[in-house]
Amino acid sequence: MDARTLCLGVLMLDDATGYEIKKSFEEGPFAQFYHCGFGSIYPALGKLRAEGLVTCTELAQQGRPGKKVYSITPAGIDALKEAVAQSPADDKIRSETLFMFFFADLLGEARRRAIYDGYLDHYRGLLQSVRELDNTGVPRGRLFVRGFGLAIYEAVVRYMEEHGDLVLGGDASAEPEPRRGAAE
Amino acid sequence: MDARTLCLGVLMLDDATGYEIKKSFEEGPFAQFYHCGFGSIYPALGKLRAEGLVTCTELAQQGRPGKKVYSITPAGIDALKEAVAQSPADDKIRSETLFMFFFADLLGEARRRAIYDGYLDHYRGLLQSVRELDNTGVPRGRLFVRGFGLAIYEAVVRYMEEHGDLVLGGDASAEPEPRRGAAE
DNA sequence: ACTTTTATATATCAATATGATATATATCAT
DNA sequence: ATGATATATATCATATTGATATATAAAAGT
Repeated sequence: MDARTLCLGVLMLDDATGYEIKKSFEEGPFAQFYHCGFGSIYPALGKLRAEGLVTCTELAQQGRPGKKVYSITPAGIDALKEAVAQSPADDKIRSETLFMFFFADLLGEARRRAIYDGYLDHYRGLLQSVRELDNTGVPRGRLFVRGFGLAIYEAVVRYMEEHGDLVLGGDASAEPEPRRGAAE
Repeated sequence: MDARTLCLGVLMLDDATGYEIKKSFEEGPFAQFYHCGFGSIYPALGKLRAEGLVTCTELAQQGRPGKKVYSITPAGIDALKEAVAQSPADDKIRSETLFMFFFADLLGEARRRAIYDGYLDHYRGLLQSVRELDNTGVPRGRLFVRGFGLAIYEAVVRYMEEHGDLVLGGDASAEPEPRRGAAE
């Protein structure tokens, strides 16, 4: 899934500037399952415009750089329909925190606790923000995705609360687990 | 977190070829929370070797291209320790499937069901493969990560089984939810 | 018997994405 | 006043992705 399709998705909900599209991937409805930065968004909007899939209205502002408000066109809606009908790729997750917990035995106790606390706080915050959303009038597909995120966040918080001892104890390794490689 | 650190992590468990490192991110213990392809792994191994963080032993094989078996060095272990002590970046998730479900109202009923079934089957398979793992002698940090993955997979399967109706029903949109933009 | 697919194994490459940085200004809090 | 945060666009070096090329063996299908 490329940045062009992602931008079309955001613009399907409402007209937006590049800045606002970025916010959709940081705080908005897409933040739960995708990420996209300026370096992808601005080139994507340029291509979409050249392809006639979006239009752009430039609004001059006092002092600030002019807003460029993008709108999806009927051709853009068709392109989005086509894109979402493709076979989806497998989910891709990148969690530096889980990588660190995997190697918890290389870390000091204080560091393990700091990472644990930060991670748990982060997911508690995400959980709360989804719980505070108003679901009235939201289409079923979006409700499904919203509930999906909620279920994941709840599972993360519950698991961390119940099993934190595995990474917080004074000795992170149950057994030394020697390497099998040439180093022996 | 760059590919060099990821390769060091895999080599911390055991010596491996580039091919085997890739498998770690597809089926092995890292598959749950990270992904890394050949295009990242081979250049990373080259750099690690030049930096003295890994060594390489070439084993000629009958017919097939020679295996290059990499081992982490003491300097490599230090570099890994330093890397896992850094502040972790936020988790990044890319789910094309959830993007599609978000726009379920743009899809036909058969297509929605096909995507739903494929996704649920995929997570049931992941769940089963983690459940079949033997946990005896596994260090606590790795148990934590393994259990974390298990908790997520269980939450996904349970949520999908209980709320599939939101994307499987004949009419995917509760209300039409008109766009607010310039198209009106 | 023949063909296709899967698995082992390395490697490169074009296209894309990431993360940081630069530029400007307004607003809000200290 | 000073600094931090928010709005807004844009670029750039570096890193990643996904596909492709090269070889061979083994397994599975026809």
